[in-house]
Amino acid sequence: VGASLKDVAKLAGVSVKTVSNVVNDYRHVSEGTRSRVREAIDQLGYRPNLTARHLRYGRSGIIGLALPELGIPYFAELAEEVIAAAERQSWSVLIDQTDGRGDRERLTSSGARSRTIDGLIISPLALDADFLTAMRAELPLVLLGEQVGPGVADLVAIDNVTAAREATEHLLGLGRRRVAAIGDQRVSAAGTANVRLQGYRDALAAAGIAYDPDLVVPAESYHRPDGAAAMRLLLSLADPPDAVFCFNDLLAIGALRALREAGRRVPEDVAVAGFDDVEECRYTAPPLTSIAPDKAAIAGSALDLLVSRMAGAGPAEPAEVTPPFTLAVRESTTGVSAGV
Amino acid sequence: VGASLKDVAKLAGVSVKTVSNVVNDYRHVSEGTRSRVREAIDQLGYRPNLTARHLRYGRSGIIGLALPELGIPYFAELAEEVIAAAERQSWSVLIDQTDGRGDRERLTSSGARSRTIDGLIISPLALDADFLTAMRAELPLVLLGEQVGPGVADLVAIDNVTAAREATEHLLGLGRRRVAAIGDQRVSAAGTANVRLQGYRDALAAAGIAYDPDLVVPAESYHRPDGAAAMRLLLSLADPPDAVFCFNDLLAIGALRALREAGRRVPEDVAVAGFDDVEECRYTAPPLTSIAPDKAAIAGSALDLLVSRMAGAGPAEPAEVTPPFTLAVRESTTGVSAGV
DNA sequence: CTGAAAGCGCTTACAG
DNA sequence: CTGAAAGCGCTTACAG
Repeated sequence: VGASLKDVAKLAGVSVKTVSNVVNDYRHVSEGTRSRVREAIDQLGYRPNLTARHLRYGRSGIIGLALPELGIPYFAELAEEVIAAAERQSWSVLIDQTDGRGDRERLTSSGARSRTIDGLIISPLALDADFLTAMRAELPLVLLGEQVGPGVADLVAIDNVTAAREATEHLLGLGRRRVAAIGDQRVSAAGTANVRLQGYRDALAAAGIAYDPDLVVPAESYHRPDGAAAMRLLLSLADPPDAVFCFNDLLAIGALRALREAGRRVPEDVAVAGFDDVEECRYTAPPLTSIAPDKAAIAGSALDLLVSRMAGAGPAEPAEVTPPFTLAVRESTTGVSAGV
Repeated sequence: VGASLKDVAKLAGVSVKTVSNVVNDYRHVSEGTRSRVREAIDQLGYRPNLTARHLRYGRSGIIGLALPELGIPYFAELAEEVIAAAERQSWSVLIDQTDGRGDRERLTSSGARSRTIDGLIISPLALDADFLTAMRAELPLVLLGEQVGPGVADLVAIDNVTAAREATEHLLGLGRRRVAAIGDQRVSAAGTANVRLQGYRDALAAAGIAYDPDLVVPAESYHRPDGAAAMRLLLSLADPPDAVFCFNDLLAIGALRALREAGRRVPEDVAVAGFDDVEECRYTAPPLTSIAPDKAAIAGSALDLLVSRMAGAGPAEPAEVTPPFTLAVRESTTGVSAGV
C-alpha cells in the first residue's frame, strides 16, 4: 500500500532527486518537470514515508508525555493542552502512564534511547534529581510540577508556595481561624506537598495564628477517597476546623462528600478550597473555590522549552518557567452563588 | 548519542549480522561470541534504533488513538485503559484530539498513510460510513462507540439500546411516570443519541406509557452546561418530569446542578440517571446512578481487534464486539446512601 | 556458526 | 535545472 519516490520517479521519467525536490518544494525545478511529477504523485497516491525520512534525519517528530494517569482530571486536562499545542507545531505526542512508579518513570527514557521520541515532557513523582540529571544528558527533557526543585532540568511549575499562601489567606480573610490542610506527604521527596504546606504555614504565620499539627492531615494519594477519609478525621477532632485547604481538587471533592455525610454546611460550618481548578470544580455542591493554574500556559511553555532543547538551542543551564495562576473563588468558601 | 550495530561489530571484532543475531536472541551463536558481543554492547551503551528497524519491517510499533477530547472524563478514562492495554503488548499510543470535527477526524488517517502509525482506534463523531470504508481500505481500523453502525469496519460498542432501556426501566421501576430524556440530537448521523433514545422509547412502550416529545430535550454537545440548560427547560414545563435519563454523565451532572438551584430534591422530586459511569459519579451530590460500560473490556477488545487486523488476520467482514455493561445504582435514583 | 551484500525509502553533497 | 551515488541503522536471504 505505498508508492515510493522511486515509483514516482519512474512514472514521471525523472530521477528520485527531482521528485524529492518537488515534494519538498525546492526552487530550481522547471515548471514542466514539476507538473509531470505532481501528476505522477497524484496518480500513484504517493505519500512520503516519514519513518524513512526520520531515519535519515535522526529524529522522529514525536515527543513523549509521561504522566501518572489520565484518569486524574488535572493530568487529562493538561495532556489535552500539551497535545493541542504540539499539534499546532506539527509534533505528535506519545503518552506514557507511569502511575507515579519509579520503574515506569525510568522506562519512559528508553523510548528516547531507541529513537522513538525526540524529547520528553514528564511529570515525575518518584525520580530523584540524580536520575533526572542523567536522563537530561541523554535526551531533551522538560519537567512539569514541583516534585523536584529547579536546577535539575528545564522546569515548568507555578509558584506553589505563593498559590498555597493565597488560598489560605483567602480562608483567613473570611474570618476563619481554625484552617486545616489536607494532603501532607511524609515522603522525603514529595515536593508538591512540601511547597503547598509551606505556603499554608506562611499564611498562618503572617496572620499570627499558631501552627497546629492536628489540623494537618496527610494523604497517601491525591484521589477523592483520600480527601473524604482525611476530612472525617478532622471532623472527629475535639476542636474541628472551620475551614480546610486541600492540596488538590480531588481531595477537596472527597472532603465535600465527608462534610455532606456528617451534615455540616459548606461554607457556613466549614469552608473548603482546592487546588488545580479542574472542570469538575464548577459543578460540585457547592462549587469549589480553587487555585487555577494557567494550564494552557504550562503546556505551551513546556512545549516551547522542549522544542528549543530539541533544536539544540537554549542555555546550558536548566531554565525555569513560572506560569501564572489565579484563585477561582466560588461558593465553597463564600457561599455566594455565582450562577452557572 | 548512539552507537550503531556497526560500532558494536567493530569493537567485538565480528560482523553486524552476528551482533544482530545476539541482539535478537537468535540461536546458533557460540557462547564466546555472544559474550564478547554483549560486552561491547554494554561498553558502548548500544540500543537498537527502532526507527531503522521499523523502516526495515515497514511498521512503526505505534498505534493511533483518535478521540474528541481528553477533557471529557469518559474519553480520558477510556484512553487510560487503551494505553495500559497497549503497553502490555509493547505498542505505543499516539493520541489525536479531533474535537469531533470532521476535518480533524479525516486527518487522523494521514498518520497512517505516512507510516507513522500502524493502525488506528477512533471514536468518530463526524465521519460517515463512506469515508470510514475508504479509510479501512488504507489502514487497520477499529471504531469505538455507536456513532456509525456495524458493517463499516471493526466495531466495539456496548449494546446501547438495551443499556438505555434498562436505565429507563430502572426509573419506571421506582414508580416514576413522567420520565424525561436529555441528550437528543437532531443531527442525521448522530448514532449515539439515536440508539439511546430508542432504548428510552422501548422502555416507555413496554411500560405502556405514552411518548411525550416535550419530555425529550436535545443537547448540542454532551457537556455539563448543556445538561443544566436542558434541565431548566424541563423544570419550566407545566407538567415537569419526576425522573430524567441523561444520555451521558456530564449532562446528568449539569441536570443535578439545575435541580439544586431550583430547590428540587433528588431523587424525591426528580430522580436522575446518567450514562458512562465516570469516576465523578461517585462523588456528585447525590451520587449518580449511571450505566457502567466495562471500559477495560472496551479498550482490550479494541486493541485485540486492531492487533489482529495489523497482523493481517481476521475475517474479511468487519467484526463487531459488544462488551458488557451494568447499571450502577446510586442515591440519585434510590435515595439510599451506599456509603463511600 | 559467521560474513558480505542488498535493500527498506528517504535526503544530501557532489557532479554535470 | 537534473542525475547517480552514498548512507541513515537495521534485517534477511544467500554463501560459505
